[in-house]
Amino acid sequence: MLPLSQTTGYALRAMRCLQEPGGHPVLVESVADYTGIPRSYLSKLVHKLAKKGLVTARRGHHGGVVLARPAAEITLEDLSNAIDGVAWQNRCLLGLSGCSGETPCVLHTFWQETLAAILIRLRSVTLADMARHHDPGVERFRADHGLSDPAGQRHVQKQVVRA
Amino acid sequence: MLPLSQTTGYALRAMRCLQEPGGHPVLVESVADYTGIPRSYLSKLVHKLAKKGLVTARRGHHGGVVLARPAAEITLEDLSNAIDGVAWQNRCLLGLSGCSGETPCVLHTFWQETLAAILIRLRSVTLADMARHHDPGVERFRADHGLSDPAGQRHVQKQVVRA
DNA sequence: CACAATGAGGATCCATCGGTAATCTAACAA
DNA sequence: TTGTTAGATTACCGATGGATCCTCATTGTG
Repeated sequence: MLPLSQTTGYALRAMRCLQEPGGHPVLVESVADYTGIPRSYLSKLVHKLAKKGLVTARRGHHGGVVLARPAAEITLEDLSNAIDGVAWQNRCLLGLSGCSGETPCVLHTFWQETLAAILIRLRSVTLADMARHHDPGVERFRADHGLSDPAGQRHVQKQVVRA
Repeated sequence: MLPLSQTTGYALRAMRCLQEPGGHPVLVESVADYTGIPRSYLSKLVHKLAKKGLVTARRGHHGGVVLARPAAEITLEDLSNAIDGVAWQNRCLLGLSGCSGETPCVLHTFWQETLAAILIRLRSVTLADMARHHDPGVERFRADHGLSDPAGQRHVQKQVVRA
C-alpha cells in the first residue's frame, strides 16, 4: 500500500551518477555497471524518468543521460511520484472505497496525518543533499567519467517532522 | 517496500467485529458478509492471525473467532507485523544489501528516522481506540450478533509524532 | 454413532513487479 | 550513404499477493 519500491531505490542510485543540466551525458551502461542495476531494467527506468521530465536522454554517438533539472530541485518525493505514482496517498487504510473527507473511516484523520508526515520528509531531501554526503564510490565514478564534483560537505540536512 | 498491505486493512476491518477474550465467537462467514471481504481469503487471514496469537479460532458447532487479547492491547503495529512482517523495517531505502549501522548509506539515518516515526504512530492506535469511534455499521453488526458494545466515546486519540 | 456446522488447507487463477533478451531506431561520424 | 553507437521498444519469464473453489478435518448435537 505504501510506495518507495525497489525501483525507486534504483532511480535514486542511478540519478546520483548523473550531471546537472548542460553537463556531460553518462551512458546507461556505465550507470548499470557501477550501480549493479540490471542494464535493460535501468534502460526502461531511465525512459520513464525522461517521460516524467526528470532526466534527458539522447541516443546515438555521444548520447547518454543528463539531469533535466538542477539536482537541488529534485526531491525524493519527485522520484517517488514519478515511479510509484500518487495513488497510494489517497487510498483508505482500511481499503474502503467510500472513505473520503466527507465520509471518513475510523482511521481517516490518523492516516492522512501519517501520510502528510511522510511526504514532508520525502520533500525535504534532494539529489544535491545526497551528493553533499561523502561517498568514495560515487566520487570515483564521477572522476572516472570526467564529471564535476558537486560539493564537499557531509551529511544530509537534519529534518524535524511534526504531525 | 513499505507495508500496510490491503490484507492488513482486511485484518483491521475484521478484528473490529470480534469480541474480547472469553466473549462469544463470531463466524468467519458473518464477518465476511458484513465487511465484504471474500470468505475464503478471510478464512486464511484469520488462520494467520491465530498463528500469530492475535485471535483464537474454534471449529465445529458453536465455533468461530474471538480476540486472543484485550482490544486495548492490540495495536496497529501488531497487525502490521503479523501480516506484513518486519523485514521492511530493516531494508535500505537504496536497496543496498551492505547498508547497516556501521556502514550506512547516504540516506540511512534519514530513513531510519522516518521508519521510527511511522512505527510510533502505528503503535499508538489500538483496536479499542477504533471501537471508541462512533460507527453505525459496526454497532449494528454487534447488535445483530448479540455482542457487547465496547464504549461510547468518539474519535481516535490525537497523536503527536516527532522525528 | 451419524450428522451438521465450521474452520483449515490445497489447487488454481490473475495482475503486478522485477528482470532478461532480442530487436528496432535515432544520432552522429567517416 | 553507410556504419556504429547509443537509447527505445517489444516479448517474455518468474515470483508474489490477492482471490476463488473445492475438499478435508474437527467439534458439538441428537
